[in-house]
Amino acid sequence: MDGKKEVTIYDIAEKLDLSPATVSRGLKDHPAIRKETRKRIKDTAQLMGYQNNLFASNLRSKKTNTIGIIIPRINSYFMSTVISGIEHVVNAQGYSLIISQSQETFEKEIKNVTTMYNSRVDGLLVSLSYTTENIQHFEALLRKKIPVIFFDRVFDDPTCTNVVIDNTKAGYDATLHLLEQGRRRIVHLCGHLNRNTYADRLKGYRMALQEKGIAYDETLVIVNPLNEQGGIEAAQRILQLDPHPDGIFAANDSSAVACMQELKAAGIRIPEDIAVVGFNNDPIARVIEPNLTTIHYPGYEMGQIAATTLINTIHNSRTSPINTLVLKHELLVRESSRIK
Amino acid sequence: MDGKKEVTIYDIAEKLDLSPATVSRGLKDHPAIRKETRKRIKDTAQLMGYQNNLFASNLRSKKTNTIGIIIPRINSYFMSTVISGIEHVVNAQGYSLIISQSQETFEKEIKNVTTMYNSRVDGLLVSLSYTTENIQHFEALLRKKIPVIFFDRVFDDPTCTNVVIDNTKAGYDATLHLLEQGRRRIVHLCGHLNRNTYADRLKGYRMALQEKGIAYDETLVIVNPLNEQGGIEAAQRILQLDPHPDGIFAANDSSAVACMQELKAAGIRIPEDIAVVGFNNDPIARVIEPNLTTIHYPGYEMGQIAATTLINTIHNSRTSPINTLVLKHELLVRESSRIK
DNA sequence: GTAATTTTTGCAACCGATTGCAATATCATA
DNA sequence: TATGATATTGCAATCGGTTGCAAAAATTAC
Repeated sequence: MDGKKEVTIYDIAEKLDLSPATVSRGLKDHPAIRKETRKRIKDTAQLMGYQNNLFASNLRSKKTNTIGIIIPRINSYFMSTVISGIEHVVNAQGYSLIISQSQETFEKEIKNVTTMYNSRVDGLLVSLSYTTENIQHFEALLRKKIPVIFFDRVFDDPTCTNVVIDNTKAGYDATLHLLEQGRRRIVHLCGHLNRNTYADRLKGYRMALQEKGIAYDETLVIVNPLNEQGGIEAAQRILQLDPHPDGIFAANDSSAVACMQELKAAGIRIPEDIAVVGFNNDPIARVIEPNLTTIHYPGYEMGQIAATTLINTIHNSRTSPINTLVLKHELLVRESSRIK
Repeated sequence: MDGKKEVTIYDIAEKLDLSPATVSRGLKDHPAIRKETRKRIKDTAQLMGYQNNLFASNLRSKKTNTIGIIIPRINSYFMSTVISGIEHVVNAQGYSLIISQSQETFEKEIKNVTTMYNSRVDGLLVSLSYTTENIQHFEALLRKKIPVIFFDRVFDDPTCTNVVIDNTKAGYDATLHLLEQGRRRIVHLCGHLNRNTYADRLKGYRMALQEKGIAYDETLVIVNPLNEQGGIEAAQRILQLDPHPDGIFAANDSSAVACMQELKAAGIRIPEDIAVVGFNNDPIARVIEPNLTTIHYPGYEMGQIAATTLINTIHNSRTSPINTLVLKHELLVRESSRIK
C-alpha cells in the first residue's frame, strides 16, 4: 500500500494542517519554527516514511553534497588506500563520493572532468594521469569556484591546492641511503616525467649523486610504466649494462619487486651485488626476499587530509589559501639494501 | 561575463525562437523533431555553453543515472580490481558510480544502504560485510523495485541476484590438490562463517576430506580475520599442533602469506613440511617464496558482469530472472604445494 | 484595552527539464 | 483546391523542495 507513492512535504503539511514551507523548515531545524512544531513535523515525517528528495533540494539550493574523485586507476594498493581515507572523511561529513578512473589517459580524464562537472559535484579530488599535459580541463570548475584539490600526482600551478609529499627529498633520501651503503653506480627506475612525482624523485636522485660527487649517467635512468612488465624489462636492461650497476632506486615497489625477481633468477645477489630501494611501502615489499627497503608515505592520511581540506574549502569561502600541503615520508631500511 | 548565470533550455529556446519543449526534445534526439532543427539546437547549446541540469532531469524523470556500490573495504587487491571492472562498465554506459565502505560492520552497512536509498540510486551492487546477519535493510529498495545485485559475498535468498564463484567447488579443489600431494593433516584458515564465501570453502574442504576417507578434525579449522595478523596467529597455533599438520588451505592469500612467513621464520620448510594453498591470486602470491598455489578468480570480470547485469536489469523490467551467476575459478599450482 | 514587538507560519514564485496532448505546418492525394 | 495524413512544434502541468517577504498569532509594553 505504501509501495507506490512517495511521501512529500506536501503530504506531511496536509496531515498536520501546516504549509509545506513550514514543514520544509521544520525538517531542517529552522529556528523560526516553534520547537514543538518541529518535533511534530519530524515525528510525522518519520511515521509516514518521508524521504528527502535530494533532486528537488539540489535543484533549488544548487548544492549536491557530492564530491568527485578522479584517479588513474583504483586497483593499486596505494590508490585504494587513499580512497579509503577519502571515503571515510567524506561519508562522515554527509557527502557522497563519485569515483572515476582516467586509466592513465589524458582523454579519459577530460571526459571524467566533464561528467563530474555535469554531476555538479561540490568539489573534486584529483590525481593526474600519466599523460595529462595541462589542467585547462578544470577551468570550467574553477571559474565556477568549485574547489579542486590535487593529491599525489599534481600540477605545479599557483592557483591550485596540492597535497603531496616532498618527492625530491624522498628521492634524495633513497639515493643517499644507497650511496651511504657504498653504492656508486645506481640505476633509477622512474615513471613518466610529466608527473611531479617522478620528475621530483629523479631530481632528488640527481641531487644526492651530485652531493657525493658522482657524475650523472643518463643511461642509468630507465623510464618505464612502473608495473610488473616494466620491472622485468628494466632488469633485462640492467643485466646488459657494463659495468654492472650496484644499486637500484625504483620509483615504486611493484616495479622494484618484479625487477628483483628477474635479477634473482639471473643469479644476481641482493643486496650484495645490487642493493634495491623501492617506493610506496606496498605490502609486497615485506614479502619479497630480501625485504624491500622503501619510502613509506601515508596514503590513508593523504586521502583524509585532501578530503578534509576540500570540505573545509567548500564550507568556507570556497577558495583555499593553502597552496601546497606536504606530508611526511620515511625511509624504511630493510634487507634489500642493508650491507652487513 | 558567462561566469555567473547558468544556460538553460529556456535561454536556448528564446535565442532560437522555439519552445523549451522542443529544445528539450531536440537535445535528446527525439525523432519528432526535424533533423535540421535538432542540429540547430545542439549547435546553439554548444555555443552557449549549455550544460544539462541533472537535478531538474532527475526530479522530473525519476532516474538518476547513478549506481551505488557498498563493499566491506576498498583497499584490498581483489576489491579494488572488482571496482575497477564495475567502473569501466558503468561509466561506459553513462552512469556514475557512488562508493561506500561498510568497514565490515553490519551497522555501517545499514547506514550506507540508507544513504544510497536517499541518493535514489538506480541500482545497487553489494558485497556483504563480515557481520551482516540478514538483508532486511535492502527491503526498502526492493519494494521500490530498485535492483540490488550481490557479488562475491552474497546472501542466500531466492529473491536476489548473486554473482559468485562456486566456493564449495573451489574449496574442494584446493583441498583435493593437497590430498593428492599426499597431505593428510590439513589446516583450514577460514573467515567468518556468516559469509557464503567462507562457509562454502569450508564445506568444500570437508567434502574433499570425506571423499578421501579422512576424518574431519575441528581443531584444524582456524577462524580468523584473514588479514596479516590473522595469518601470524594462525601460524603460532599451527606450530603448537601435535602432530604437526602437513598442509594448509587458507581462504585468502594475505593470511596465507603472513602465515607462511611466520612458519618459515620458525624453520618450517614449505612445501616439504607443510604445503600451502591460498585463495584469490593476489600479486603477493607470486612474490612469496615459494610462490603460493592459489585459487584464481576473475575480480575484474566479476565486476564487469555484475555491473552489466545490473544495468540490463535497470533497463528492462527492473527485475532480473537470474538468480545466481557463477563464474569460473581455477587452481593455480605453484611451488608452495608442489611436492617433487 | 490597545499599540508595539516579537514569534510563527503561509504565500507564491522559483529551480530547470520532461511529457501527454493539442495545435499548427507540411505534404500527398483526390 | 479541398481534404486527409503525417511531420513538427508548443502549451502547460509536473517533479518536490526552498526561501524572501508578508501575514497572522502570541507576547510584551504602556
